[in-house]
Order: sequence, then C-alpha cells, then structure tokens
Amino acid sequence: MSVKHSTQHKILDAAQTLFAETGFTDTSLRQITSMAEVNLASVNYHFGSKKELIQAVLQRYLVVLMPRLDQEFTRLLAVQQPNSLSQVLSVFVKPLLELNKVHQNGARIFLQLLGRGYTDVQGHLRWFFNHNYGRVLDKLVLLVQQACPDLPPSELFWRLHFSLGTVVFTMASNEALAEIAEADFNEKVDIEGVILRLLPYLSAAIAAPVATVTPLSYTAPKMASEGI
Amino acid sequence: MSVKHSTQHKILDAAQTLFAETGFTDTSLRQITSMAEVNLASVNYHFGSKKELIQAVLQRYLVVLMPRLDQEFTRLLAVQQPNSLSQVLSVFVKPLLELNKVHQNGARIFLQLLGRGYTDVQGHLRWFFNHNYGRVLDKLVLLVQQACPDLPPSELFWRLHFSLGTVVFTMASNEALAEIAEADFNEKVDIEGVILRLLPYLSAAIAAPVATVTPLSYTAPKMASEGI
DNA sequence: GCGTGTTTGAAATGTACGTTTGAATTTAAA
DNA sequence: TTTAAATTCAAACGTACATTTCAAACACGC
Repeated sequence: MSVKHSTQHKILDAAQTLFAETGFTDTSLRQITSMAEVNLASVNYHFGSKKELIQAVLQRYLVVLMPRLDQEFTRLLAVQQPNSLSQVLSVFVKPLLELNKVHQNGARIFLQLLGRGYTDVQGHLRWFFNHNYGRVLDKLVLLVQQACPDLPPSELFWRLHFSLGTVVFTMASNEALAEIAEADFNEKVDIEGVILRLLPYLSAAIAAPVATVTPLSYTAPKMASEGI
Repeated sequence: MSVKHSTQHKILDAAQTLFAETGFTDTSLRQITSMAEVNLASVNYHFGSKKELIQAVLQRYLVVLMPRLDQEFTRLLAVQQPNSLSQVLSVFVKPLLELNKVHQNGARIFLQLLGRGYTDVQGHLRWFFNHNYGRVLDKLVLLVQQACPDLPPSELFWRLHFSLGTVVFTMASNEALAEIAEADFNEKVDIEGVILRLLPYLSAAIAAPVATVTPLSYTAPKMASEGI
C-alpha cells in the first residue's frame, strides 16, 4: 500500500467496496467517483465503461487466486491415493485468505463480489469467468469425484452447485449475517471464521448418502396419507 | 385460473416472472406493464408503488405457504420424542409444491423471488418478512435444535443460513442448472427433482459434526490424516 | 524551458426510470 | 336511463443514470 494512490487505484478501491455492499446495478459511477474523490469521467477514461470496471475489480483478485488454486489442485491430483473430500475443500482456505494481501478484507470483498456476480443478472460476468478460469474448476470436479467415488456424476454436479450457492449466498449477505450473529450470540465472526464454519458443513453435504427413496416416500414421514 | 384476468392479476403475473428472471431493481415498471398489456400508471393506481408491488407479489405465495408451514411445525413440535432432522426438513416439500396451485411453476418462482429478496439490497423485504413471519421460523429453529441437540445455537444459526443460501441460490440459477443437467446427463429435472436432491444434502450438512480444530490446523492438511 | 502526450475537470447529452396528472372511459348501483 | 364512482389512458414531470465532449492542467523527455 503506497502512500500515494493513482486514480485507477482509487477507483478500484471505491468500486469494490460499493459493489460488494450494494451490488453492481445499484451502485452508480457517481457514488464510486465521489467516494474515490476523482472526476466522474475518469472511470470511462481509465476503464472504458462500467462493465469493464466491474471486470477489472474482479480481475484484481482472480489473477491472484486462480493460479494459486490451480497449483493446489494440480498438487493434489499428483498424489497416488485419492484425497479425502475435506482435504480437497481445505485447499481453498489459504489461497482465499491470501487475498487479504491484495487488499484489506480482500477475501471477504472478493467472495461478496463473486456472490453479486452470480445473483445479479450480469451475464457477461458468467461468461468472463467460465471463459478465463473454466479449466481450473474442471480439476476441482475431478478431485471431488476421486474423493467420492460412489457419487454419480449428475449427483456430484448438483451438489457442487448447491455448495456454490451456499458460499455465494453466505458471502452476499455476509454483513447482515455477521451483524445478527454478533447481536444474538455475542460472537464476532470474520471471514476466516465463516470459511472455517463452511468446511465441515460442505464436506458432510457433498458426501451425503444418495437418496434412494422415491419422491412419494418423502411426503410427510410422520402421519402418512395424502400424496402430492 | 379464470378466462378473464383482472388488471391486478395481470400485473402480478408479469411482475413475478420478470422479478424472478431479472431481479427487482433490474426490472422496470415499463417492462412489467408492457408484458401485462396494461397501462403504465395502473401499477401505481392498484399497488401504490413499485415497492408495494414487490411485497404483493411475494405476499400471494406467503399467505399460502406460511400458515401451512406453521401448521406442520406445530404438529411436529407436539409429538413426544424429538423428530429426526430429515423428518423436519421433509415437511417443506408438500407446502412448497402446493404453491404450484397458486400459479403455474409457483414453487420455483417463489423460491427464486425469495432469493432475489435476500441478495438485492431491498431492506424493506427483510423487514417485511421477519415482521410478518418471524415466529413461524422460530418454530423451525426449535425443531432443528431438538433434532440436533449437540449443535451449539450459534452453529445452528450459521448452518440454517448456509442452507437458506443453498436453496435460494439453486432456485435463482435453476433454469441454467436444469439446462446443463439435461445437456450433460440426459436427465430432465423439475422443481420437485431439485427439492428431493436437496433434502439428503441439507440433512447431512446441518447435522455435520462441529469442527473442533483451530484455524491453523486447517492450513493444507498436506497428505493423509485428519477426519472431517 | 519547451512542447507533446497523458490525465483531469466541469458541463452537457441523451436515455431510462418511478411517479403524477387530469381527462376519457368503463362499471355498476339507483 | 342517470349518475357517481372506479378504472384506464396518454402525456408529462422531475430525477438519476452512463457516457461524451473538449478545454484546462499536468508530466516529463528533449
């Protein structure tokens, strides 16, 4: 962190904060440039458009995170015996927390932005992400498949997306949740705390036994009666 | 479904579809009234404002769903021995699927809207929801607490929100996921299929053993060792 | 110190939004 | 049929937005 920040830097810093808090659509360039104390036109001068600013904000973290993840995945794939699921999921922790070196609270901000990117419409973000980093995630799928050999591929597909939802939603509403947690349980929870709480949850979830029941047997196990 | 739809009805139908697809902020009243084939001013005439329209769209489902859930929760709370977690979660299935009687694809649409409500800024929706239906959800918390007596309250809080994220995100990206699933695995998955896949996932997740490890021990387990 | 290319500044452009208005039209009770 | 209320309609209002423009200020190699 240098003492003097360039205009680009100031814009990125203000943009990531506001985007994470308020979402991409609900944050205006006027808010960003006002917080960054730069001229409104400088966003379009330096980044071209709001869309490209959004990608630049994410890219600052992705170029750090994804090669690190790729490296971890490759390392795990190289070992002889398959890794356990919790081993696989654990490799996310350090690379994510190292985003705090990119910027203060970088890990939290990045995950919030990721959540916004998936829930806001922003179709260009999905494309941008899959196009640039799709092959890294293929390795993750392979690792989970090795860790849970009994899981049919389609079930694994769904569970990985369920898990993505867990993470992304949690981070998108992270502020609100942390506030409630502190008010109700007197426990201060930072991003690291949330990640560590997520690991056992996701490990158990992804490795859950596959239901063999038919839809009908799931309707109210208690009283029995009445179909859907 | 009557052959003639009132203006209110047409507005609600168009609004729920567009809100679910595009989110609340990114859907304009002009899009809604255009799809509903009614005059722009009729939204403010019938509902007062966009904010109140959003609440009316959700309310149409909540007034059906929440009393049903409340009734199921009360029934489960009345039994002598505590219910299993999967019994508790199963009671969601029928009430949710009955939303399909409120409107075609009602269950999917409602869950998508719920997701939008949590991730969009829309502070008024959180308030609206907690204020009207908070005590119903208190019963759910109690039931889960009985089913998982070893789970500390704060851990339960987080896991319930993780689970909410799983459901809400899955429904928000339901269309895309169902398309991929059909293309990659040749399996047609409807809302019921997704819900039934969610149950074992969530049961295992919520009941997962609480991690007793310290943060540091989670940094790259390296090789074998360590359980979940 | 000068002159060129880069960056910033204030202002304006055009578009889209939620909301309001008041007259026209439809509805339904008397 | 009359009449008053409820509803629909086209148009406009004021605001906020992303983006553009172009002159001023700046940086810095010569």
